[in-house]
Amino acid sequence: MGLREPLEDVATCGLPVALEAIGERWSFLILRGALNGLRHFEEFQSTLGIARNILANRLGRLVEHGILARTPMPDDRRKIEYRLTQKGSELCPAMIAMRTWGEKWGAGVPSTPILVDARDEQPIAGVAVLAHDGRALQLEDLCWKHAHDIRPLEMPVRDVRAA
Amino acid sequence: MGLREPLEDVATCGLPVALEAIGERWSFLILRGALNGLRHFEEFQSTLGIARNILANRLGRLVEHGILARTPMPDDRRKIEYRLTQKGSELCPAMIAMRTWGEKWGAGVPSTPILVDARDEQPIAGVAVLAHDGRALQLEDLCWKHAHDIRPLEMPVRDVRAA
DNA sequence: TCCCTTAAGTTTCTAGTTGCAACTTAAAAC
DNA sequence: GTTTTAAGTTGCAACTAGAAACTTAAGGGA
Repeated sequence: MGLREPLEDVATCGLPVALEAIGERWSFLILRGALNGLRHFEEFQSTLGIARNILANRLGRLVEHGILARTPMPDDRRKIEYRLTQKGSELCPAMIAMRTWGEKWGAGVPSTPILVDARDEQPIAGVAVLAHDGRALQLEDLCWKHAHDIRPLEMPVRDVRAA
Repeated sequence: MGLREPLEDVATCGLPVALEAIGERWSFLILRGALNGLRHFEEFQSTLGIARNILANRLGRLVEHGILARTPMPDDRRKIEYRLTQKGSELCPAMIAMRTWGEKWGAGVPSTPILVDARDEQPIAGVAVLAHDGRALQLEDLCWKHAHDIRPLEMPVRDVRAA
């Protein structure tokens, strides 16, 4: 809304795209609510304590971005169901990463409930960056590289760039 | 849908803590800049195109939260160096998760620079939630559990978030 | 030394955003 | 056909972001 400078223009990377979609105040918490089973306007409103106009605005925005799907319930047309789309669900790792960070560094946050592995009901270890072969990478194992400097791994190493 | 948290606990979690620290406009992009090697006020300002007063405010806030460290350079006391702390660096997975999502769902965003594994210089695969034994978990493998309902497996499993 | 430049902020003022509370609308219930 | 409920709107005060000019303090140079 309004004529704010679009965040996309600031840098070329996926982060501004993500922030454009969910970077506004409340959007993340609405998303978390959706992940935890909230489906209707009044549920979000009373659970999060968000103002109604802001909630309407954010829900609309998330729907516009394809993160939530908006469907009137067949049995009661007044009720609107907001559900996470696939696109929305895939924000889950980002959310868990933020939450995990907040739990670790926040002062005395009671981490209940805890996110556990459904198979053995043990707490998750956290969120990690994975290499192309599936290894978990530490921050020290990472570096930035410009796209044109990256050589495909499984291809014959041949420099096709002009000599 | 395995991932459903009891509604009464929606407000108590690390996510609001994280949002308090880095949920404001620009904070995430400043952090990304820091990760990409920006160190000084003018660098952030010219690279991001952020207004100076807002930048000053956000840098101050990030310093207050212990995410950035503020140090005047010894050789030129005018120059202030902003560096990620350990706490700040650990936001990296969250940032990468958001960025990866934005790259996947944004309209053909050419991300540069690209995050690569330092060992083989190949692009990372993405971000995943890890089980206590290091397996990467899918969203369907996750569920919520109250702390007091969790049985230690053999030895009490150390929670990395509390470490 | 005095003046010029640079780095990192402040200040000012305008425009846009958030939040509360009251109001509307449309579908269901009684 | 009046009331209730769900999902919004509207109006208005308080707050926050943004652009540009201004300040402060440290370095440099003649």
